[in-house]
Amino acid sequence: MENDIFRELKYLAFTARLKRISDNMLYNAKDLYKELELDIDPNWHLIFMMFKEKDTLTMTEIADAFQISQPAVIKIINKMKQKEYLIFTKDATDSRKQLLQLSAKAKENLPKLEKVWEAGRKSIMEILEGNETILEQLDEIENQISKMNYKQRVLKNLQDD
Amino acid sequence: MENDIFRELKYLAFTARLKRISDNMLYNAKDLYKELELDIDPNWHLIFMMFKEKDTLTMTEIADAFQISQPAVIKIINKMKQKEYLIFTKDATDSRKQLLQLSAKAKENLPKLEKVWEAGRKSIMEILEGNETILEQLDEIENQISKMNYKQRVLKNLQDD
DNA sequence: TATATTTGCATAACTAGTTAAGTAAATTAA
DNA sequence: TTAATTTACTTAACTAGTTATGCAAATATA
Repeated sequence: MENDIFRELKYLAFTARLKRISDNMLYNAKDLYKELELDIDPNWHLIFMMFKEKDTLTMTEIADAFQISQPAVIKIINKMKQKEYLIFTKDATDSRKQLLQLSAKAKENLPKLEKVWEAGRKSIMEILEGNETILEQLDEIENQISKMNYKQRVLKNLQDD
Repeated sequence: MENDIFRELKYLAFTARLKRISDNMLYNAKDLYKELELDIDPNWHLIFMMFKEKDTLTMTEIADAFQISQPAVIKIINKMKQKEYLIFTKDATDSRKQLLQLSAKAKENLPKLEKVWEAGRKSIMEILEGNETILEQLDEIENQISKMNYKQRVLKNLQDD
């Protein structure tokens, strides 16, 4: 590990390091669910969390909240439907909309799933121990990117020569 | 942005936030290279950096340094070869090994590419301004994960109930 | 009220990673 | 010195995201 090129490169490898960590956590989570014989995907817990606050959601609401593309949401949601965790109904007043709700199966499984997610939350707390300010730093970073994104900044910095 | 579920969820959404940021940067970088009409991929600059220290590399050396899988390295390297940025030769003493070297085309293009990477480095510095300690925090986080990974921690925390 | 624009969802093709499984060469051990 | 193991690379199938494009319904506008 001492000879880790990512650490040497500092700023230049920042994105690659975020990717390396998030990929590692993602594949760990997939592996975990497999071992626990749970037929769910790692990103579903965020969807479940949204349903805690509102029992009916649309694709667009989820895409907005997660800031991912609509096609990405459609894939996640269709898989949840296929595995019978969600029910789709057409909106009576706007037939373009798919109204999404948790199924009975989802609600039945919720207590078991919440135990796993709580253990996950604790695990992240352990991993971040002593470095909790990273969460506020991520806020700040996303804030900076929303003001001017990476591409725009590079183009600006190229001109400044 | 005030209503961002990821920020509310704190620890539970940590991984998703890392992914969101790194994906955003990745697609920005791809878009940037396209606009600048450079036929290179965002992750190539790390490979080029490795060639600064050693002019001949193998697939395995790259996989170890980046901590990504061999198949991932093969894909990156084959594309660099296909675009004529790399030359492959078989190791004379160990015919399993592919020796990789930068091509003449790569060396010619290097000054132009390095300008872009330097502007990229500056851009990351801007984005991280005031939050530079995130780099050490990422070190610490990777260190924690290497001691006990996410999956192992969740399994442990599930037992502790 | 006909037309133009916007919104919500869907599909296709692509990308950068993964795991699983396999082959051939090199090395180690009986 | 044969057999077993390890190493270096490869291929196939999968995953979770992206952009580009399209369509139909709803809304705004002339």
